[in-house]
Parts: sequence; C-alpha cells; structure tokens
Amino acid sequence: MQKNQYRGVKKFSSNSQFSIKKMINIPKGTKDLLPQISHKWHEIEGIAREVARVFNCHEIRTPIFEHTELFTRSLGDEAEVVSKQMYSFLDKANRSLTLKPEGTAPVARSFVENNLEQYGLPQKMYYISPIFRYENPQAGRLRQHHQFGIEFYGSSSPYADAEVILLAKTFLSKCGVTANLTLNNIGCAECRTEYNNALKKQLEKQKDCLCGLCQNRLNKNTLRILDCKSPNCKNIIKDAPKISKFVCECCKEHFKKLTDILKNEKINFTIDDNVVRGLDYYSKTVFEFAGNDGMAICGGGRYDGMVEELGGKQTPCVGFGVGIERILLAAEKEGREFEQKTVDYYIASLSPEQLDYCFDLSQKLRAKGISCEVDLMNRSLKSQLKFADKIKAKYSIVVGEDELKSGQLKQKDMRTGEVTEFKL
RNA sequence: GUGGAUAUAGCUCAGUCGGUUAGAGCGCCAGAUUGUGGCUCUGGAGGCCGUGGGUUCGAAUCCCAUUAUUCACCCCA
Repeated sequence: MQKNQYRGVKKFSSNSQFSIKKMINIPKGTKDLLPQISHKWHEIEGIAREVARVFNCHEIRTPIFEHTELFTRSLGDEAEVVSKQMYSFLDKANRSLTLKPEGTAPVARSFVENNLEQYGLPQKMYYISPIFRYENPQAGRLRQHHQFGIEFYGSSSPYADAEVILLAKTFLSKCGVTANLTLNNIGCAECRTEYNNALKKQLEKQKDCLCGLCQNRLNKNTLRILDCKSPNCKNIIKDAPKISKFVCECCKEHFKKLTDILKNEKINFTIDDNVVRGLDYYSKTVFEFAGNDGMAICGGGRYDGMVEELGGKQTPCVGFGVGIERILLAAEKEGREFEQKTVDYYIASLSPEQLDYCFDLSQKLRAKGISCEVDLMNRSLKSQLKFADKIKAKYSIVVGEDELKSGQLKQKDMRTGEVTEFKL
C-alpha cells in the first residue's frame, strides 16, 4: 500500500537544485508488477494458456490502441465505457486513437481486416491483454487492468456458448476461484427491440419514481435500468415486463439448449432476468461469474451482430473476458498459494581469491540449465549463506582454498542440512 | 461523476493535555575467539511527521487549503 507519493524515494540534500516535487510517481489506478509477485501472474497466465490449449484456442495479439471509431461503433455511444471512460488521444497526424477499453472489438476488427474466415471456421482465439478505462479506483478496480479473454468466431451453435462457459469455469477452478454463474437471454436484435419498446412504455408511466440516472436512461438505453441498484428503481423493475416473455422462438430454443447442455455437464447456474451486459453488442446469451462478495470476475456472452457492424460478413460469435487482478484477489481470498521462486545453487566463496573459480562454475551450471547465484556484493561467507537462505537456494556450495586445491566440491541441501559430493 | 477515511523510518504502526534530542516491531547492513544459512543475542544505518499556509513563546499534535492514497456508490473485469 503506497500511502505517500514520495515514499521510498531517497531525498536529495537540501542544497540540491533538484526538488523532491519533481520526482515522478505512478499514474493513478495503475500498478507496477514487482519481481516479488510476478510469479503469481506467471502461474495464472500459464493456467490461461493451458486451458486455452485444451480447448484448441490460439492466441491473438492486437495493438494496445485502436482507432477511436472502432469502439464507438461496436460498443455503442451510450455505453458508459465509451461515453466517459476511454483513454482517447490525437496522434501527431490528428488521428483519434484510444487505448483499448475492452478486448472484443479489436479482435473483431482483426477478424474482418485479415479475413480470418479464410482459415476455416470456427476460429477459436484467446488474448491476454492490458485494458484501460478511466475509472475511480478501488478494491479490484484499476485504470489499467488485465484480461484473459476468449473469442469464438463462426458458430451459432449453443454448444459454442456452452464450450465458452465451460472454458471460463475450468479456468476459474484451476485458479482456485469459486464463483457463481448467472445467465440471461437478452434475445437477438429483433426481439430485443420489441422488448425495449415494451419496457420503455411501461416505465414511462412511472417515470417520476425512477432515479435521475434512470430517467435519463429511459430514452437512451432503457435496458440499463434493469441494472440499477437504487431501491426505488429495483422496486419498479420487479413489476416491469421480463425479457423472457419477448424473446423469439429461435432465441428461446437456443437458450433452452444451452441450459440443457450446462445441466448435463453439471454446471450450476441461476438465471437472472436483470443481467444485462453494459455493451450494446451482446445478443442472446449473456453470463457472468461473480465471487461470493458479488464482485464480477468474468463476464461474457454472444455478439452475433458485431462483425457485420464492422463491415464484415454476418458471423456469429461468443466470448468472455476475465480480470486477472480480480482472479488473484479472489484466489488469495480463498487461500490459494502460489509456488515461490527458488534458485538451484548458491556458490559461496570463502574469500575473494575463489571468486574467479566460483564465477566460472556458475557459468558452467547455467550452460546446463541449472540456475545459480554467486556473490556480486563482496559479502563475507556468513552473509553469502544468509543470502542463499533468503533467496531459497536449494543447495549451497562453499569454495575455499581446500576446494581449489583438491578440486573436490561439496553441496549442502539447505533444507535438510545434508552434505553430499557435488559433481558437475 | 458522488460520498467517507487516511497520510510519522524501506514495511506495519505507536506518539498522552501542544512542550527538550520523534519511538516500537519487522525488514536491511554488520558482528557474536576468525570455513557454513535458518534460531538467539548485540550494534548500526535509515525521518523536513505528504505539501503549503495559519494560530501559538513553542505544532507530528489545533485550524484552513492542497496533493496523494484508500474504501464505498455508479459502472464494470
């Protein structure tokens, strides 16, 4: 926890012309990934890649920024992400660019631009990428966070939805996270318009009882009212028409099949009429995995209209995004432990005379793929061994005059204390 | 965008009613009859008390402003 912007910064002497105020601190809502914890990220990312591999998904990497228009078109102008949270800027040629505020639109852009359909459908892809949103930071919420995302292109089958959800579930449980799955069916473009109109009609009668925000949403983005947390609005929503009554037969069947598959695979879920993802591109299936504290860890769904919206052929898609920071928070809350970093050998020199030998030995070990460390700090033997203990070296070797003469080295198991002969 | 809390050593935090040279634990560095880590003991380094102003003989302490951090709402991952 960084409390003070100048913490950890060595102060300049008072007569220095450099003022401490000129020192730079990390931008709000961002975090350094420090060497002390990077192994946790490697483990999570390793799980992500492994789960993706098992589901035959391949990595796609898109740029960190895109043309702003990509997001305004695909996510919808009304989405909060677009209207208030984008990091947009003009480049030197006056192009409006935006740091990606979500992972799906860039993949869709790439799919269209590279005509990925030519390699056969379905295209099953994954990404691990930083995501930028101008948020007010708090626990599990940053301005730069990281997502592992999955995108299935080309299949309209409910089995694709199921596979995506199972992939997410597998990933979560391998990370040591238990989360509750909530599903909803928000219908396709046609039935949703119908529902939207009906909802609007109904809510307009009670407009004065809605909170200010929702009164605003009424015309712009009626569906978002379903997400409102204000007690008043919640009360009104209770009696509002349900999307399930409006979805067309095709969407209904799709959803029914999906839930049947999930039941078959013994996946627990609840259906919640009020789950409406914040982005306009979703259709039919939407889902969310949330921790017991209610924090959303993973969100996704189907977006059959997006590719077409970006000028490509009509291509059905399903996917999700999962926040890596939130995964780590949830996993550690559940007591998951991460494997600590260790080094195989620490080679200690009794005095500086043996340093050349130790250094050369370290290179020989490394050439064999064995990790090791020698003294780079001119420390005493005792301090070197203390250091070996601190970095959790598995074995230590002490090189003194005797060892140099005889050429015989001994290794000590740092955990058990057992001493055995060392052979290269 | 809205609201609350906090800011003292590298980290976690004490610091009384405003009063001398601002403390502890952990961490770091070094040492304990000189070739072996963890445990114990000893010593050391390390602070413009976030920043700026005000009140006062005197401010880490009281007041104001500011910045940063943090938590919650909104929304989301």
